[in-house]
Amino acid sequence: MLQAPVVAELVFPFKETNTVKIASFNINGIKARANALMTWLREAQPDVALLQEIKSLSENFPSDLFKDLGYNVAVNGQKSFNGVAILSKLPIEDIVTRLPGDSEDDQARWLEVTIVGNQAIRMCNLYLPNGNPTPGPKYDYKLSWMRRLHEKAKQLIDSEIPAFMAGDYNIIPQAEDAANIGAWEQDALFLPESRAEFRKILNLGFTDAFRAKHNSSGHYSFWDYQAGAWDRDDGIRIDHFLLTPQCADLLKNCQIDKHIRSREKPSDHVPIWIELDG
DNA sequence: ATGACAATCAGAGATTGA
Repeated sequence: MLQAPVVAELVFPFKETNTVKIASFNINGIKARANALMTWLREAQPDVALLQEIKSLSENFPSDLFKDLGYNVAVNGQKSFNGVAILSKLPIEDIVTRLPGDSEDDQARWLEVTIVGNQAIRMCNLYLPNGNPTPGPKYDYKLSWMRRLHEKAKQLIDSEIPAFMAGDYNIIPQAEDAANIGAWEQDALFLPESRAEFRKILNLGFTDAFRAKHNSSGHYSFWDYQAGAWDRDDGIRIDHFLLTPQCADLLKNCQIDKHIRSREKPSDHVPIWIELDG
């Protein structure tokens, strides 16, 4: 009698489909959004969730809620504002909490980790400064932050590894990424200088995952709470996944979970997610 | 030009966001 090969009995810690689902979600406050976030995690079942604007000290982030759902947790928080976190069903390694280039910058906007599934993927979770009002110190901070991001992006490209930088970029890349672009022409999210810095990063060789999979206009990731923006579908696409070539080669899918915006007590952003091979 | 709306910290209303 032939025996089954031993390899067939190995149990792998990832899904049978051999894809990894990674989502990015600006939750606009973990205290106000914990329940909605749990509901979405149970439904969407991301392997990794990159969260922005947790608006919480790291020690006050309710990590146990997510550990109970099977997630490892890494947090880079601060009091009241900003703050990023990563939930991962796969092991989290080599955590970095600062974007290089300015030792004086103490705003919690960066969380970089390695997630090891079939292969290691370097994942950078970012919350890029809004920059309004313009001109002024907040806009200067946004542009200098983007120049630091460009330096980091160059290093990722040079590393030739599967990696991405994802999160709330606070950048409307093109006119077709807004329902009413005229309202944004003087805004830090769409000013030519902002978009030029974004293009400089793309031009290093990054792929905008959403645009790799969708050509049409009318896809948004943010709708303002004010003036009935959601009811009028007056949105903008400002949450992005930028993939290195080695990561873009793994891209299977990219979608925006638009329906989340119509729920009770929603964030003003909705999740965007990718699926990668392996 | 302003506010509209929401979250946080604090315990009222200012600050921040986009």
